Amino acid sequence: MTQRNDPTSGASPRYGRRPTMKDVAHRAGVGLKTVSRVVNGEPGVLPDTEQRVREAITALGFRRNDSARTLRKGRTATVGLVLEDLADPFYGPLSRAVEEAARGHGALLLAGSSDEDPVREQELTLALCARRVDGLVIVPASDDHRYLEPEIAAGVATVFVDRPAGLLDADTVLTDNLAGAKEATAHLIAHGHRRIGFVGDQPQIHTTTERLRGYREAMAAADLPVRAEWTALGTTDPGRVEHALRAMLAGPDPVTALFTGNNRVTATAARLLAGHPRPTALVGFDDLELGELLDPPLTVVAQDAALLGRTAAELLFNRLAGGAAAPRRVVLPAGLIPRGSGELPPHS
Amino acid sequence: MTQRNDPTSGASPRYGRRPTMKDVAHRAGVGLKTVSRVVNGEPGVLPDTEQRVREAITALGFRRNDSARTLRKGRTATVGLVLEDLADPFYGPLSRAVEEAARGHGALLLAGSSDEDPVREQELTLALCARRVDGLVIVPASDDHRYLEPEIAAGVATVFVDRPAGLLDADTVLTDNLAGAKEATAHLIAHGHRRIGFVGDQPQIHTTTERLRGYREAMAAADLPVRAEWTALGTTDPGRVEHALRAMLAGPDPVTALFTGNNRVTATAARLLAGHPRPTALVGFDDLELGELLDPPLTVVAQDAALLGRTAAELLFNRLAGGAAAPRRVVLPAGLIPRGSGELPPHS
DNA sequence: CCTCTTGCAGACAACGTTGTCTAGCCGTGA
DNA sequence: TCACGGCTAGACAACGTTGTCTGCAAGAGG
Repeated sequence: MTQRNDPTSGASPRYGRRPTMKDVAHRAGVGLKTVSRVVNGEPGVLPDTEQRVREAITALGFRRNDSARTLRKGRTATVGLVLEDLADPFYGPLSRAVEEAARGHGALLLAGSSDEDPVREQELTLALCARRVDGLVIVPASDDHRYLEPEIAAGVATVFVDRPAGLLDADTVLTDNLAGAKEATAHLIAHGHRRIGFVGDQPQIHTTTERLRGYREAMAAADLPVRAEWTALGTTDPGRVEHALRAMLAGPDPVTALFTGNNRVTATAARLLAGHPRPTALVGFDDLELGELLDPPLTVVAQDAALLGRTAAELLFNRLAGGAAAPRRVVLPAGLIPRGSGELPPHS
Repeated sequence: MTQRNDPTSGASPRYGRRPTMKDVAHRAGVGLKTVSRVVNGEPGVLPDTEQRVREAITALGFRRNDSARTLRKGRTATVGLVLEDLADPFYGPLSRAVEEAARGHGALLLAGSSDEDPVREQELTLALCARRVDGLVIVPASDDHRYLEPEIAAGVATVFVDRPAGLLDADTVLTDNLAGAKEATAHLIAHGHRRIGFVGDQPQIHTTTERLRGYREAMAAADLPVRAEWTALGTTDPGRVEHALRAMLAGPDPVTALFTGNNRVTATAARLLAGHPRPTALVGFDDLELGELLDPPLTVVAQDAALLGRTAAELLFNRLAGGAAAPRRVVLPAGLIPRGSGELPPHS
């Protein structure tokens, strides 16, 4: 005896099979379409009839199957979100902002982490497309997004956040990483530092290279050389970062200040410097909770992750509503928040 | 001229209408079912037929519509996640753990925030049910989940995390908040404190009351009275928390130590105490990033949010696979991490 | 030569909903 | 009395996929 076709159970709700509009219609003694009308609040149903239908609905525990609805209507009221890591606190406010915007438009959020892996990004994104999300918000991990062309052509509103799309012209929301990194580096220079290290995330990440460029330009603008051993890029694995930091802080000519390229690196650097004998100035990209309570208080270049998400969602829903304008690119500012850790004087 | 039925465009891909298996079949000169077989890697297709189908697929930019598939198969390969706030760093690792488990089973994650609002929780959860998620992971905000009975009866695997379900017997994963809170309070008592304040989240939240209970029991076990003005429950809004804290720290008989009931409250307390003239001991429930770098280093009762999520997902997929065993309840430990802020001696 | 088996492929219904179209009923006005 | 319009309600097809069943051709065995 299968669960789904138990002939003994009649019209009452059977375990494992959900009641459908047909069941409700049968029980209420009305037509299928009338149930649909009641469920969707459409006019043209007498109060009486509606009452009977509602009773049948609650009696059976009916709930509309939105998969079927979706199939029929062509819109899923779902937004896909692809980012690096759901667990990274930086993306929390971003996700939440996208979620809020989605909710405002009656949509839900399908989210996933790429783990900075291009293959995983593509698999995930295409899985979202297969589910026919109405729109996509992507923090890209790959540098070639041509695989999305058919999807975009088919009407999937797509917005890239935090990093630009690769080989594709699409709506994009970025932070001004270059300016932020320049400001951070200039801040350290202004406080007398000449040997400044930069420890960043992996080099294929756009934000990493922009921040590195900002660092380099600020150094160049102050006529300061940048030695090869002063820059280290790689994963944000604490072990890797610690190793890189120790290398810069050791030797006869150690750096006297550090500019760290994202929140993970900054956290590791703060931990290491706290136990380091020589006071070393530090400016981080991205703010950290409680950063202002460290000793010295942490100076950072802060971006507004929630605003990033909100703006992306705005572009997305604009596109869904408006049609096919030219892709837009929005650049949001990042601002230095001087708190002290960037103002330590260079040690000899 | 409508977009969807443009008669001039024939079988080539039209903007806004996605190619279907039918289109692919037509173009490849095969039957519909053959395309289905190729797409799903089913056997029984000759290599060159398959080749023709694959060519048609790439030429048209076909991607299977999983909504339709879902409708036909009855499983959506989707897990719903309802929590308090996607932006709260506490839930980041939890979400990620659920996502990972889902991915391991080929499922995606539909996530949303309840904002601690029972109505919103219910709306969100039922919206997920309408989309026919295979399972639900819920951090409940309400105390009555009977509205989920029909869903669970219909086969939606449901797991409650961090807090128990209300008026419903279901799989649950909890932290041992009582023991954790006792340990925290006892730690403060052991370091000489007699007037200890508890500042917690809203009183309708299970974790809040359990932690409050732990605090009370530890105080009672040490024969210490608990004055009404030493406990304050409410939203985690920093203004509210600061107000409550100031009240406890003022007056002729201020508390000499604080036990804060969750990460948000602890962060606010740490900020306030940093600027407070009188050193005051602090133990927080939930760890905070960089807490070990504060001055004094932050002592906390830590729970493993990722483990919470992983365990919940495990229960969920067990239930999906296994069938209808009795609901299970798993309680995970919370452990004190003494770092210093709980060892400050009481000031007179 | 006929039958049987095997492998490939298509026709068709079904999943649960919504849009369109039509039928019946009532009351109104010529 | 008849035609007509407005209102309620149902029949039916369609959304895009998959499961079942059947058909055809080629090869094996008698």
